[in-house]
Amino acid sequence: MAAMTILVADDDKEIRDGIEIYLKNEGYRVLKAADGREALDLLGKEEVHLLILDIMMPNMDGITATFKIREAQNVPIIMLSAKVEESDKIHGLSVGADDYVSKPFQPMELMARVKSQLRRYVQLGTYDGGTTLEIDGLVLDEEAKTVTLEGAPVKLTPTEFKITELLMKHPGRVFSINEIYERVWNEEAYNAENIVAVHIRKIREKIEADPKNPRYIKVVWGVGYKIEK
Amino acid sequence: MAAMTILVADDDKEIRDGIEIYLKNEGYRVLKAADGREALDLLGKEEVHLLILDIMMPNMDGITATFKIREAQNVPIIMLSAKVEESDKIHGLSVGADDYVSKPFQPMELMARVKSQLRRYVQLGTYDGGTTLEIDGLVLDEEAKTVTLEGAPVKLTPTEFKITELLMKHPGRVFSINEIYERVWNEEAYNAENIVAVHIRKIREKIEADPKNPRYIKVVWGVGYKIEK
DNA sequence: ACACATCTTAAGAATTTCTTCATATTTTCC
DNA sequence: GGAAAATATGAAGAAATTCTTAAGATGTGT
Repeated sequence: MAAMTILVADDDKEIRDGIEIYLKNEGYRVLKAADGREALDLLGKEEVHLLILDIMMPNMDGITATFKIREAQNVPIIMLSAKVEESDKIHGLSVGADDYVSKPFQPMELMARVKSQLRRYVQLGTYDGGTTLEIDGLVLDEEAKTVTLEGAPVKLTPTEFKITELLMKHPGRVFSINEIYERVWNEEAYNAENIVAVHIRKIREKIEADPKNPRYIKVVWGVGYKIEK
Repeated sequence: MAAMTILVADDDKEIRDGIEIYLKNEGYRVLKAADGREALDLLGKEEVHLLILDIMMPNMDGITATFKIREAQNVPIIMLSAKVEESDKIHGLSVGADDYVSKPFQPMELMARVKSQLRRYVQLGTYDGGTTLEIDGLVLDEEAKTVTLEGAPVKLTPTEFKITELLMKHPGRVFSINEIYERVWNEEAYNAENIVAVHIRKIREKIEADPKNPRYIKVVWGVGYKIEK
């Protein structure tokens, strides 16, 4: 397998360089960033297979960065933090990070976690490029963020777009309301029923000729919503 | 999504039961084992989606168990340990565990990690539960939550679907009424006879041409129900 | 600061599903 | 064949889930 690329983002240069040494030693290619903004920029230009993000960084902290990254990518993220508080761990994990290591850490522990995450990641293959999805006359362009129905443009709000995108990416699969909420909003679902229901209705108003008998977004009673294959 | 099953192995009964309460509260089905050997036995009989293994257990420790499990399965494993030593963490992770929590732990942290691992497991498709089951013209799609009979769609309610799913997942095996109740409702069976019988009847109405002489769901007098292989 | 679009919250209505109970039928065993 | 146990059925009220409407909150750009 070609060398995996790992992006290390930490404002402390010593830590960046230290981690780099260990990673290179394991045969990985390493990119470095001093803050979240830099990390995002690099991520746009290079193919990265795993990120190690410090939580506290100038410009953009690790949690915000994770949030942004998760909007587009599914790459494994390991968070670093000096804080030992549990609340941070939970926050990091629920925001979309895949693992969490608190400073100071044993380099070998970090290496073990990198391997663990990478093993997972590789097994699936890679992520999906932003193409267009089409289902029975409904076309969604992930790059242009547009939707057309039988050729006619449909104007969806960002949230509506994300929900539609999620459902169209997995046609036929049923998503529970909580799952929709967690994957679109990127946070714990709490009392999400109403919120999701309202958005579903708005989407239906826009893409369904007869919202009472929806052609695309169907409800599976007691389970969730889906778009037919 | 059908309830995920989590296997908790710890030699301390209090910890097992404590974790169980939190997990059930989140809607998971919970199996318990007092040592590694028991855990492996259960794993052979039941479908498990995630394991929480204590490192120090009689008969077979968590690390050995992880090693054995990894020979056959790729299910997420979270390790528990009273030791705080880094060496254990590394050992645990490199042996094949997916995450590590040291005792004493905050229950909420453990829950966050369970969710995180499970989300990953499901999302990466490592989880093969999204397939279809078929028995003699009766097809059940676990992802789409649909059932077809000789190609014609059959509309089942959530409870009916879960019962059918359970029986079809283990064709030929007889499930007692109590077992059906406990696995579908995820709670203690108390006076469950009637309720299960009513649902069985409704399912038969929908999938049996002649409910009097059922082709799929057969009763084993005095024992329970099964679907023929 | 203002106008505009979007998101969230709340509450009741509409719908679907679950449970209960009474009664009927079938099977087993003596 | 008859009694006891187990399962099957029908219908109605209870419960849960989703839908709808509308108003208030939040955010964005000018």
